[in-house]
Amino acid sequence: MDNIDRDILRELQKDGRLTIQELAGRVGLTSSPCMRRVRQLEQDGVIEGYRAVVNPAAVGRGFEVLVSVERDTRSVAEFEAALLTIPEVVEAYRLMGSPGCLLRVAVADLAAYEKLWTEKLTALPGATAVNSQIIMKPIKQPGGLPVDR
Amino acid sequence: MDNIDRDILRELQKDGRLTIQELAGRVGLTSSPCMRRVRQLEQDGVIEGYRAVVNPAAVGRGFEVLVSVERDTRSVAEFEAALLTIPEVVEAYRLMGSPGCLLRVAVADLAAYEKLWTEKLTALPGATAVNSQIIMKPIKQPGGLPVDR
DNA sequence: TCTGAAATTCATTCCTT
DNA sequence: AAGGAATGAATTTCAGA
Repeated sequence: MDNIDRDILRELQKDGRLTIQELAGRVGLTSSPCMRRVRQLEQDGVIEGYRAVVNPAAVGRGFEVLVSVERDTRSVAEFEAALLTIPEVVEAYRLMGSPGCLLRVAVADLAAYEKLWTEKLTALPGATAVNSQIIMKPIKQPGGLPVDR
Repeated sequence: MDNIDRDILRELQKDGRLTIQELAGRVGLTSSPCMRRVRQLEQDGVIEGYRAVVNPAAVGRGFEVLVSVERDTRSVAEFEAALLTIPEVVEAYRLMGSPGCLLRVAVADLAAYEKLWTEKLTALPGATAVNSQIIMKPIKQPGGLPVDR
């Protein structure tokens, strides 16, 4: 991977629907080599995919909560499999040390969160503590990774 | 916004580079009304943008850390502005209660993190405590919001 | 690996229902 | 609002440097 590839990654992280021609212009190539590079990056798994970024409030997911979950050491796989089945859990990390796990949850409002907490989160297999932190405001949105030249 | 719009959002979150024709087929429309809807969703800010999802390890950002930062109540704006200038901070939230703020940081390795911690994170204006948690493994990646029909 | 041109597919507009 | 046809762009392939 050379600097042009990194330029491509930077541009496509900013706008994933750039046309190959426009992208080619920005990185100083014509469209055929540019397309070959993009396809190669996709094939190599450097570009994992493309997605539309949706406004949470516009789809009734304007209330976001960070949830730290402490759990016993048995049934890690079962615990994580359970997480994957809860669509409101939009992001989840296994951590070293405690808490063992951190989730980002997106729901409509506090009432919806209360329901999720009661019915799903506290019922996670092996969970011993569930601690919720309301997100007041996203300061920086998930998405682009910095790509150094 | 009706069910077709929600279908469109669901599909474009899975694959942001779908052609209008392919998308139209999946949601049961022909391409002209489908394109009108997509443009409308973009204009209304429901679709905030499109981006390529890049493999962190492939661009030297395979070491990720969750950082909770406690800070004094002065200079909130200054603190958050400082966060925006640190490219390694790929995600940041202002929280209610403590910790006041949570960051996700992406760097190459532990040594790079140690340097960032020393030079940038502990130097954040108003920060009174910086607590780091290494991410062992992402269980669920950030990206798609659930869109109910 | 790039360029440039040719063939194909797609996006977009306009008009009708 | 949606469908269908027409046009202009973009993607994609391929031969040659």
